[in-house]
Amino acid sequence: MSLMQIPRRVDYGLRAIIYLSTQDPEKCCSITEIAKQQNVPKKFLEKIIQDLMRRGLIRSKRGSCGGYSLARSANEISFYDVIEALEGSITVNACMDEEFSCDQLPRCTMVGVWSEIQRKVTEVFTRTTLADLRRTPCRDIVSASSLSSAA
Amino acid sequence: MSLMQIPRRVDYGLRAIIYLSTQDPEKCCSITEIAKQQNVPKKFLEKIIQDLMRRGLIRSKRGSCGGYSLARSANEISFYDVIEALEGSITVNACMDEEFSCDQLPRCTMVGVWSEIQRKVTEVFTRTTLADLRRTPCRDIVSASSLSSAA
DNA sequence: TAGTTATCCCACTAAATTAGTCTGATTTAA
DNA sequence: TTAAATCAGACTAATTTAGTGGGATAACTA
Repeated sequence: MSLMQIPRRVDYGLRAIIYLSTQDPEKCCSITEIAKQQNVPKKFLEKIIQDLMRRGLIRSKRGSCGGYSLARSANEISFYDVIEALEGSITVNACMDEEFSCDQLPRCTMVGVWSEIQRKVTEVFTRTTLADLRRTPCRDIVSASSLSSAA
Repeated sequence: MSLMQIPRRVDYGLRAIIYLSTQDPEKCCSITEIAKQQNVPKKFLEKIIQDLMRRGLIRSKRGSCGGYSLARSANEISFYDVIEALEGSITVNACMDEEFSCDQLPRCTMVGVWSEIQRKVTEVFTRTTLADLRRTPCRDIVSASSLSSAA
């Protein structure tokens, strides 16, 4: 009963990297710290952060007093970077995927709609960086629950 | 490896109702006919169409020579109507849902991004009707596979 | 009124995805 | 050398999605 929802993995990953963006860039934050602060299962977060590491968004320091910090500055990391690192590309409908492409093409009339959606979503995610969030903590919080009824 | 994808249910439902919109409004199309034409599992489609019925988007005629037709004209049925009938409201992140609302509010900095996405997606879906599809069979088919790499 | 073709209804199974855990090795500061 | 951390990968559990099966009901036709 809720469509097009991003997986929890992505939510957790974003929370974590946003948390890091609010800390001193030199400071290393441990999994334990991030998990506690952001209220996320520790071992699950560990795996998520590994994916962000492999994509070069986060860097780590091992051993005692180790932890994680951003690999580049907050205005150089977009939502899209994080989402794509964790889940791959955005594909509104399976037929938009190169590999599977729609069995109804070229007859399928929906593809224009899917591509329009995909373009808009991708635009917002690539435009929004972690730095933007620091400037505007709560863009328009009121509209959150009233959106479904909006035209 | 594909984010924010609409479920197959919705794709099937849209295909079916779009198919109906291309037929004579007086004609009744059977499940068998629609399933065959649109290449969708018959029994599965049956259930999907029932949901569209309950929401008043489609009407049926029982018995021999029975079948389905649109309950109102094609320009009065939007993508949003169909999607919402099948899956409920669009909720990009769980925290956007009224019932569950984010445990991090008002601190959560992401809610503005989610609401922006949700607003844009909802706008396209409510604006697009079945009649629009008939006019423009393939809006911009070329961009379908090149989108993921677009900025 | 019998037979055929269809919708209607609900329970059920199977497959796939998502979420989360467990175990243990490796690295490093104190 | 010990404690605190990352790193790696297999594993399990829960949830969601996709799809089936069987049978009642309705309407048209002969």
